[in-house]
Amino acid sequence: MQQKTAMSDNQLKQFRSALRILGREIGNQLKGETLCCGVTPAQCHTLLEIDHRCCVSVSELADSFGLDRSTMSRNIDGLVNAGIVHRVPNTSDRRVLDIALTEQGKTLVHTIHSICNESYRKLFRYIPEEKRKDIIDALNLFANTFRQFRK
Amino acid sequence: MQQKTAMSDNQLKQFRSALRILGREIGNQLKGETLCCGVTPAQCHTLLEIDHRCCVSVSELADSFGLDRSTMSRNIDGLVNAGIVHRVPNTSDRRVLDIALTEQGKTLVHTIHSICNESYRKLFRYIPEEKRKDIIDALNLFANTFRQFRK
DNA sequence: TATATTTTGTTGCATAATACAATGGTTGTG
DNA sequence: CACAACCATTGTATTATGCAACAAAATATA
Repeated sequence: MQQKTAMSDNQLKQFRSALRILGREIGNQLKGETLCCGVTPAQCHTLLEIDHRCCVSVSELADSFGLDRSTMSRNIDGLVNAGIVHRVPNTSDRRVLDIALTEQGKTLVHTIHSICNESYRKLFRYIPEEKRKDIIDALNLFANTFRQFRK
Repeated sequence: MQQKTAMSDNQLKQFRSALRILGREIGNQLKGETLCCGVTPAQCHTLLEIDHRCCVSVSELADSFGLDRSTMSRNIDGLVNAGIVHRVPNTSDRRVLDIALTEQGKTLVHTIHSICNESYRKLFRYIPEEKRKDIIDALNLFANTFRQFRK
């Protein structure tokens, strides 16, 4: 007899509380790690996404962050001025500017990944080894479901 | 033979990517749900924390968010002006102002909880029932470890 | 084909959120 | 008591953001 169990209000409330804590901590962590790399949090966020998908347009970036195009355009301005990315006119659609990492940008991304990986590696030491995979799997599933859900 | 397994760079990188997605989505969700309630995201965040712990000082709130006291003071200004919370002089230490919900504030918090619960209830429908508890447990553990870690 | 609509990226303007520094009370300690 | 530490607020500057208006390019439509 399979039951269509809905989540209870208390369950959800408690879960949302944990989610807010997590959201804050993720942001604070990124802020702490990136300020020392000379980029602002928003720039770093953008930068890592540019690295993840290579050669994306401004609109695509804005969409994947749920931000306005103008905001993303300005975030990219900062990265261009810092010599970290450049705008490459797209040959098949001349309205589009693809954003790509410069050599300096690639180096910076590498540094950021190293620093952040180390930070999270330390964090995971506080988590029992047998639970690590559970956390990774659960978080992946939830993040992806969330992303799909918002579309 | 127990092994001291460290997380690999690839594992961490992939995990951090999911974490960034999650962080964004949490923020966007809160933004969407709260703007319609007449409070800004930061105000809502603050408000829910005031509800969670009742009668907290400005400094305590600032600490638990990792924000400057001045920032928190201004966030509270907004809530006070909207008649949602009020500042109550602490009798045992006259430097301190405790922040408490007004009646209107209690009603608003209730509304916000209802709206957000409903939203996450819908989200959980996309997650297989047998995995829901795993997600809740994993997220709780991770969020709490994170919070401890940052102190 | 010519015109209208949509799309892409940018800039002007306004607002929210934030930090740091300085300030005015208040408390606690030597 | 005097001085350091603490609490909250205000002044000032910066970052991040959205909306509206725009120009150029692509697409749709008549």
